[in-house]
Amino acid sequence: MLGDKAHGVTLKVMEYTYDEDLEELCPVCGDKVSGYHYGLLTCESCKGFFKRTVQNNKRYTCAENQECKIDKTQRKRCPFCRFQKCLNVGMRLEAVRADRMRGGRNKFGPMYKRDRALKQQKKALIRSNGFKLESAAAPPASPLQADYSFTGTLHTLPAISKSLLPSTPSSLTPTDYEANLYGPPSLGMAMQSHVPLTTQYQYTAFPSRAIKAECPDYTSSPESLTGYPYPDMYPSTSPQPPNLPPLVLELLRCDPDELAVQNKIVAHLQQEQGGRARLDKPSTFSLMCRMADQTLFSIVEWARSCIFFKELRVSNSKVFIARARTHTHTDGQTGILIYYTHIKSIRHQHVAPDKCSPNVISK
DNA sequence: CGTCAAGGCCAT
DNA sequence: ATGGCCTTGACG
Repeated sequence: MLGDKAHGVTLKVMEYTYDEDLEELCPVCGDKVSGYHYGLLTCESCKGFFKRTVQNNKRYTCAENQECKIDKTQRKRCPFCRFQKCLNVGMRLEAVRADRMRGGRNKFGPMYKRDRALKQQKKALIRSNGFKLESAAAPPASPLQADYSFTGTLHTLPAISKSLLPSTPSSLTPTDYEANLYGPPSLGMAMQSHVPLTTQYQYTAFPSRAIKAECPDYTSSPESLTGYPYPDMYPSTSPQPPNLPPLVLELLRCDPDELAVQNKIVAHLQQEQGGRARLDKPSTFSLMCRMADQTLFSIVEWARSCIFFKELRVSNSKVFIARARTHTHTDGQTGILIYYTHIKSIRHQHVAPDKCSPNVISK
């Protein structure tokens, strides 16, 4: 069970240290990763677990409250919650092959490659600047990777109701995955969907997209994948990273993992659509708004993990979050773009430290 | 031909 | 059922 039952606005974060982050831990259980598996870096055991679950169409039930804590020592205790977490962190059902063909490469290859390159550049940048957390005076427990379990996030964003989550892993057949093999790998592609949403797939919300090309969008810019632009802080042309000031490095370090954020947004959208689709058929505009919602959540998470946010007066922070919530959840379709733009500007101002002021957020 | 992310095998 | 190790095979 997740112990954090606080009603406050605190983000639940993994207790990763900086070095552990460099070593890469499985986002599901925290074990050592063995490579990219089904969409992201995971450990060998979670890879196998995910494969078995999907291939064999396994159904699990949770003996507790469907919010069991999943870590290396307890991951075997509740397969239901483990699989939920697999999905929540962004493991892709579509990457499990219906035909069980071995070897080769799938459409995720370019995504893995790009993610690896981003990680390496980020690492090199930070290392070359001698930015080591353990040597700094500041406490080393700075949150680096958000816990992407929705049970954690729900404390922060209660309007993302748990009812949107599937109550039980069901309707999983290789055929279903196959049908969705070319589903939306990015928000950009998701927005192209003209197909009426159905409830064929519990976990895949954008069924029947018949894109047979080998996923051209993976070569597109990060913006199309995450819904908001990442500042181009890692110029690939210069092998020697620029000598960035510590402030920028701190921001860099707080920058969320792109692939994880992307997978999280997509997974959440898919789950939400899977739950809603049987009730209605959302319009394209509605879909866009929901994607904007998810993007906003990610930006808010980022903003709140940012060092500047922690310096804000509490009242200002609360106002900011309250506004974001209000506009996202009760009036999302009209207010979301305003706040999205607003927060985007905050993000950019943070990246330019000379322009940064805590007042920006509280405006 | 090396890489590496798929699926498979099998001891536990 | 789990998870560590092996085999496969498209891709660069």
